[in-house]
Amino acid sequence: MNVEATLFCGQSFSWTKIQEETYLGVVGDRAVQVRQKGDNLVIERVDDQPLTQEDEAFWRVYFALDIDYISLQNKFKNDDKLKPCVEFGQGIRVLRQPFFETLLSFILSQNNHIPRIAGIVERLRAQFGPRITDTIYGFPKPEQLACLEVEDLAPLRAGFRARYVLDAAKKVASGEIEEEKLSSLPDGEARKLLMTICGVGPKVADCVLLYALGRYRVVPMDVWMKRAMAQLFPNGMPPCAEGYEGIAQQFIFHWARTQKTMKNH
DNA sequence: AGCCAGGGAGTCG
DNA sequence: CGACTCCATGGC
Repeated sequence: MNVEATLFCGQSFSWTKIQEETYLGVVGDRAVQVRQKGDNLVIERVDDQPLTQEDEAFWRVYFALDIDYISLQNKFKNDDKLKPCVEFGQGIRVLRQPFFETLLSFILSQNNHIPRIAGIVERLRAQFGPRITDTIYGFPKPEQLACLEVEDLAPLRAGFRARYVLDAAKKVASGEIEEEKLSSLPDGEARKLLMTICGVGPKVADCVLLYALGRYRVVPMDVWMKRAMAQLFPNGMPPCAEGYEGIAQQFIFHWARTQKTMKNH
């Protein structure tokens, strides 16, 4: 597992690097330090309490430890174009993040860059989330945001996205949008339902499906991905990615985003 | 100063 | 449908 690439390849905005191979993350109401140790990761709670069984189950889901990435990567390497992307991003895993915070994070991501998205998410937690330590706050529940007005979100400096955040919170809090309902629907239908939220278009919906609901066939297409796909896979994802196109996408995205020279096309 | 950032809504044709 | 503008903020 490549912890750093996994945490900073644009699928999550709730981690910070605190020292070499050590990262601080807040997910839901859990704050942990994660360390890369060889090929493995070591997780410690910031309150120095031992991980409970519930914690372990949670992080197992979060890091998708049930998925065999070794064989998945080997499968991807059967394609000559996909192979260098996989080798470049060896050990990247697609996370399975909590639904509501993934939804809000990617609503905030539109026409925005990663460091600033992380900043807004951090202020959102600090302002409205449950206190974990003096300086660390968890992610607020939909109900805690649903009753707010746009002016209340001013300190976040989220700009025009503030009203989108509130619409999402209201629709989730009211049950109009339900994670279980989304899970019961096929990709296309789930996507449509998500897009009834103001501020959720195809790209944001796909990010939620892939990064929160584990829909591994879904491929979110931003400018970088479109560019990379046009250059590498004009006929679509290679057959060896069948069923896991979204995971293949993550390797391609990470590769494309770091190839600054591609900007000249 | 101007451009861009893991887009989407609103409008016009 | 497609194209086009605006959206609010901050970093470079």
